[in-house]
Amino acid sequence: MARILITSALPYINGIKHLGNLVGSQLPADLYARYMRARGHEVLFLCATDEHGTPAELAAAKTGEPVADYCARLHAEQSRLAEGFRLSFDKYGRSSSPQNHALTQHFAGRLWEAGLIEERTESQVYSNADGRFLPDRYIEGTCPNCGYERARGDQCENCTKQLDPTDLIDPRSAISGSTDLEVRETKHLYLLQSKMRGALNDWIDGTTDWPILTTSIARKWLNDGEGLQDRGITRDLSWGVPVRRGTEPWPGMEGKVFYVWFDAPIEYIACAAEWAEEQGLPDAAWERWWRTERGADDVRYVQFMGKDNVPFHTLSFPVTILGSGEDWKLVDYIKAFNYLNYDGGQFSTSQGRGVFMDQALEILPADYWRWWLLSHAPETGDSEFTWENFQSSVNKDLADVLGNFVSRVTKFCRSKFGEAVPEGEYGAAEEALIEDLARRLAAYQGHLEAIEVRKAAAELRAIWVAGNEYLQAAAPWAAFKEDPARAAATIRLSLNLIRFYALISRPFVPDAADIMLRALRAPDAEWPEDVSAALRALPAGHAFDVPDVLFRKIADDERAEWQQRFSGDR
RNA sequence: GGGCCUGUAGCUCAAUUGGUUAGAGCAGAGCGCUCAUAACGCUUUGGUUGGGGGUUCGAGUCCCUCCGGGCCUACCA
Repeated sequence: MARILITSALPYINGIKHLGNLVGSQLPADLYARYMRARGHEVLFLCATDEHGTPAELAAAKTGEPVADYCARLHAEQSRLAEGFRLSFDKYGRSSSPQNHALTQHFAGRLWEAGLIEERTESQVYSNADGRFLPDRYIEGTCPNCGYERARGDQCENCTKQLDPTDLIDPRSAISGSTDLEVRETKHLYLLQSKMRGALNDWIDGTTDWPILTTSIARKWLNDGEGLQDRGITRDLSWGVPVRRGTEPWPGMEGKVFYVWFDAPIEYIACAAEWAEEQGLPDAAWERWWRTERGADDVRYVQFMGKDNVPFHTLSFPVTILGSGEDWKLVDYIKAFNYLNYDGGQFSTSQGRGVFMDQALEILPADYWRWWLLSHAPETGDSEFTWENFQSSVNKDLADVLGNFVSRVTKFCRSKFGEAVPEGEYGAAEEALIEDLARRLAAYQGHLEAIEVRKAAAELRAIWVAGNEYLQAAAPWAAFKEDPARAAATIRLSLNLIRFYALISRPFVPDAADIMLRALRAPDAEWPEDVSAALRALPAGHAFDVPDVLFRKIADDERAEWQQRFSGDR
């Protein structure tokens, strides 16, 4: 039995996430966590809301709430939706937790002692009307290059030229529109990532099986231009982790907080501490996952994220971990995903374009979305959600291939043999099927272990299809007339097959799997290590219930209505 | 501008890393079955692998070039 630490990228707090966010990290991470648990491994699966930064402050200001209240409310909302999608986190934490405050300050202190943090004084734009420093992209003005009037301080969207905020003509605050701006000096801490460049390079070069998407992004940042740049890790904000050196004050940094990208990955660790506290466990319980000298050397740590998060997970966070000089666990495998597009364009939070997590669950149960999203996960390139594709996948894969199999078998049995598993000896057809399933199961397991999500889904579907092929060839409805014993054997195997399907499908469609197991009155849910034994688990005479329709079909007019409803302006 | 990824059947995707005749699912066509959610099974149509050039005994795969799509480019997270 192995120990596997799994983290999903932290969703940002300012609103409800769309299906693209979901499929980019949390959902595949859940698939992997569920599978690994099912195989008997010890899993700690963590996620949390990422709550600091300017956007959170602005979102709170917009609703008129104190930012702490706003974050608490949205954390509760995201938690509820995570449960709705059956995301099986051991802990869904918060980057604003006391544990993360302490740990973030601890790392900063260690990095300072190691000479990896430097104080730098720089000039930034301050807005008197807003009473705050403005990040570059929150300053708007006329582009000196092309004359576009709504250019942002970091880049002009019109001519794509990169800008400095002081380049802008007639600059104004993007928050209030105020032109009462001034350039002020302010002191910030920089993480000297450049000093760790060699170590990071070696580390990345030492990985052999990481996705190209992950390593190519890391290499680009390591080698682009003058190489890896140092990064400012503090901000002039009120909401965040106050800057301290461990437990000591940091002279000259009063009133400043750590940059959200410094404290967010540290929350992966702090979240484990939150988990331990919630479980009433001592610190040793989480440290054995994170401190290599306390057991974490045996842990395999896998991170899931969208491609936009890769630089922070391959570079900044490892600098924090390695630079601390302490024995923290470093990630073993990074699975990165591309983007999911929506019906010919991008999902857009601001325009309300696409389907958001809350809306998805209002329309259909979690399993429908889980299946479609996972079987179309954007692994090799960006992928696209269309309603036609969603409808056809759900109707065909879930309703026809899997759901209908359960119906036809249980209903046939009820009408011919009653609601209990019939007697019957397995013959050549059954043995051939078992052999085929064993081969396919091995392939399915291989794909899941390699986190090849789409390939795993395709193989699972093929396993469902194999049941229909077998049943069609065995034709118990015909055999029943001349050779009822043969028909009984076919049905006995088919009922066992439903149980088998429930067990192996559970990581993808947990609710349907539970319904199937409940209907079969088969509460034990051990992974079918031995296919032949698994298909004999339900003995003759074992009573079962005919379940309701497992998956309903999506009708054309519904699909058309949803297509219209989610086209924009939520 | 620079870098990376990508382009394969009407649609969504594969192709053991250069090796027989490029494969699946959906959609389409035909046949079978009647247990089942008008479900299932079998057979089948469909491709100059974006265009052009090159390397090689052999290219979807490697190189060059052009065209299209996407992402990143470090103070949004």
